[in-house]
Formats: sequence, C-alpha cells, structure tokens
Amino acid sequence: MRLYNTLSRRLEEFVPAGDEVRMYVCGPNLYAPCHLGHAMSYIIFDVLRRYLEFRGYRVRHVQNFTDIEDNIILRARATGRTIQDLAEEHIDLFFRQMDALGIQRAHHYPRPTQEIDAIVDMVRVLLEKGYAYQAGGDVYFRVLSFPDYGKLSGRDVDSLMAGARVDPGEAKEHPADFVLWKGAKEGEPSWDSPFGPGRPGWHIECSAMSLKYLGQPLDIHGGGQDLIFPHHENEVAQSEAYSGRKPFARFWVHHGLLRLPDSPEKMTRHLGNLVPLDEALDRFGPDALRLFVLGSHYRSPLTYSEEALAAARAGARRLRLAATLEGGERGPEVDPSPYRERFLAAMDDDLATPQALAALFDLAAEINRARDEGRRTAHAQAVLRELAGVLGLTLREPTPYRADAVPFIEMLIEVRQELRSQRLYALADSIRARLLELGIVLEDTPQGTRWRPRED
RNA sequence: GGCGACGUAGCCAAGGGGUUAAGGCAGGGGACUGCAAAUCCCCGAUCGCGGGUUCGAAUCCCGCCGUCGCCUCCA
Repeated sequence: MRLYNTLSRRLEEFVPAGDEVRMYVCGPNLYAPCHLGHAMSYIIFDVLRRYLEFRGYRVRHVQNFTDIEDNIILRARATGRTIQDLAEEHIDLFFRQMDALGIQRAHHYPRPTQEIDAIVDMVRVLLEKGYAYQAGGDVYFRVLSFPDYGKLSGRDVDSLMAGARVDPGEAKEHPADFVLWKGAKEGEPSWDSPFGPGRPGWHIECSAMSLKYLGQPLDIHGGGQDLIFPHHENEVAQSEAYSGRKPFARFWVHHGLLRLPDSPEKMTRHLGNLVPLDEALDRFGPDALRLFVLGSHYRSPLTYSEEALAAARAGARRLRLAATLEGGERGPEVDPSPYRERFLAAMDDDLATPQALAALFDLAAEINRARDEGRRTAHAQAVLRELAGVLGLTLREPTPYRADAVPFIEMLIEVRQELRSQRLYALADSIRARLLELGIVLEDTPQGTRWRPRED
C-alpha cells in the first residue's frame, strides 16, 4: 500500500523492514480523561493496523502512557493524590473507552515511571557521546551536535531562533536544546541517576521505550500533527544520536486534528474546548464515532458538530440494516467483488477511508435493491460485514435496551397485529406511537412486524 | 516573523489538468404501505476572489481574502 511519510513529504510504498510491522503510536498523558480528539487518533491507528493485518502483515503495536509530566504532577498536587493513583484511574478509564470503541489493544503499553533504567541508560550514552550536557541539575540534548536536526519537521535551527522561548534562568547552551532529564525539585517525584536525582523529560520516554520494545528501525511511528515538532523531531535526534544509525523510524504517520466549529482551534484539554469521549460514546455509539472520523481523510483536519455525528449515526444504521436484514431466496445473487475491489484500492491509497466507505455504501444500496427484489444477499452481506470489520465497525445496534422488556414488546406487537387484522388502525397506531415514545421503533413488513431500539 | 495546511452543494466530506465533480446526512417528488417506518427510483454544486499557463483548470502558477496547525503542554 501507499502511505504518506511525513519524513519525505511524499507517498511511499509501504513494506516493513522485517517480517512484522513494528508500529509505535504516541499515547495520552494521564492527567485527565480522553476527549473525542484522542478517539480520532486511536481510531485512525486502529484502522491502519487492522488494514495491515488484513493485508497479511503481522503487526507489533506499542503505545505509551505518559505517567510522569508537568500536568500530572500539577494535577496530583491540586487533588492531593499521588501520580500513580491518578495514572491508574486514567488507564482504567482509557481501556474502558477504547474497548467500547473497538480499538484493538496494543501489545505493550509502557510507562516511563516503569522504564527509568532504559531512559537513564539512553541519557547516559548521549552524555558519553557528547550529544548531551549537564547544566543546572538538568541534562539537555545539544541540538547543534546533531546536523540532521529539523529533518522531520522541515525546520532549521536558525529559523527556530526567531520564535524560541528562552526562560530566564535556563542553563541551556542553545535555545533549541531540550531537556532529557529534569533535576529533582522539591515536592516532585524523582529517581536516582548517575547525573543526579530527577525525572525524565517528555521526549525521551518515547525513544527509550520504542527502542526497547520494538527496536530500530521502527516501521511506523505515529501521532497527531501537533506532535511533529518538537516531540517527534526531538525523538529522531536523540534516538539516531544514541544508536548512531538512521532512520529511527522509516515511516512517520501524522493525522490532522479535531476542532470545534465555534472554537476553531484544535480540541485540547488545557483549552477546555472539548467533547468528552464518554459523553460522545453514550450518545452516538462506537460505529457512529468511527464513521464520523473515517468519513474524512486522516491527514485532513476534522470539524466536530452535533449534526455531523448525528449524520454518522444515521449512516451507521443504514450500513447495519443492509448487512443484517434477511434477503430472499431467488437468484441472481449480488456480486460484491467490484465493491470489494474499490474498497481495497481506496485503502491501498494512503488509507483513503472516505472512498472506502463510499464503496461500502454503494454495496449496501445494491444489497437493498436485491432484497427488495427477493434475491439472495447472504454472500454480499458477509463481504459487507468483513470490509466494515476492517474499519472496525461492529454493525451492531448501539442503543442498549432491557432484555426483560422484550417479552412485553413482543406481546404488544401481537396485540397490535390483532387490532390491525380487525382494521382497528387508530388503536394499532397509538401502540406504535407509544412504543416509539418509549424508545422502540416498529416496522411493518410483508414478513411481519419487526422492532429495534430508537437511536437519537 | 519562520515553517506547514485548508477554503468543493443546507451540513459533513472525496476528487485534484479532459470523468455525468464520490459517498453520507438533511430536504423535495414518486413507488411500496391501511398509515408510518425501512427500502427503492428521481432531483441539487462549476469547486473562496482576481489574474496567468494550457487546445482544455475545481485540479498547475502568482496575488489577494478568510481559517487552522506548529514554533510552549498537546492525539
């Protein structure tokens, strides 16, 4: 498949270096619950992984949790809790939400507080090789010692000077230098190291942990476009300086960011302009969220709106009904292969999910036509479910209903059927209307009345 | 100031030198239905503005306007 590589700024043919795809995805900081933007990120990488696996690759998937960082320390202090406590709570929540979204779990979820040795070792080597220096209790990466600095984000060190912020009191040699190890401060967690007590800087964790769990080169390193600089640029520099080999990662995959229409900046937790993920999941269900995200190309920015999510929910229902309603007995059966080919061609082209979805919707329409004509649809429906599964769609009803209500619903349907056969339509209609108010949709078909939970 | 994107029907969103400019949602008309629902059929855009290149541009170039991302924590 062709995949856009931020490093080369071009589409390239993707083939893993070894016999499995080594994929590292930047995970969340654990100081607050996830929002819809995080869901977007993990849905996209989930689809990338699912498609690679569908294409026959074995994928080894690692995602970090950032459990030591300024925000967590501040949050823990403000709430009187430990950072471990805070981290555990958000990890639990993260897994519940990701499971609800149908995100396949990564093989490892390393956390910097549990990988201090690897991080310290990496800093030590960088110091030994002269790529890093100690100053004021901290250890910094010496950007000028790494000539390739800027190759990922397309910046040069000189142009960085213009906008660089230099905090008074910082002991950096150069404003673009970044911290590898932060010297211990009063009231902050710290670990012993050959360069004094302290804690890891932000960027170093991803380098140390990805190299430990996957090894160089990574085939794919991914995250949001907001991570290209400085986070990923710094990872490249410190990793390649450490190993003396390049590339650190062969493909860099970055997705566009989610934003709100009336607050067009990207959704982010510290701005508070967010849609909490648990709320979105409750209201729309996992398939609608996926359809919303995948209806736009992953590298484009995506604008959130209630209307767009409601539209995605309606689209999910359309696909679900096409995949699940029973077809007839007659031939000729629908041939799904042209739709399947379109789907694969789209996915092969830099994960063109909007076009892949278009193929699925067209297949759904074809199935519906065939069903209307009393033709067999089972095979085409199986293909529809298979391809939807590559996108992680469940095609299941998202709205829960109480199982113990089912006998009563069915009894009401029987009574209503009797009323209809006696042409007492006013009563029959009022039962249907009442059930709708209670959240149950009735549909009368030649094969009888069927029901489903109302979605809204 | 530097670097990078985006602007396509009411809404979301593909495409990216010659195609009837995908698909979804919403809306209108029709079929089916006792009525609905579901489904099917039909209906809508010349692509931010102004120049230019070309036989031909939504697609390339230049300028302008608007919006966003990064340069600081960030999916």
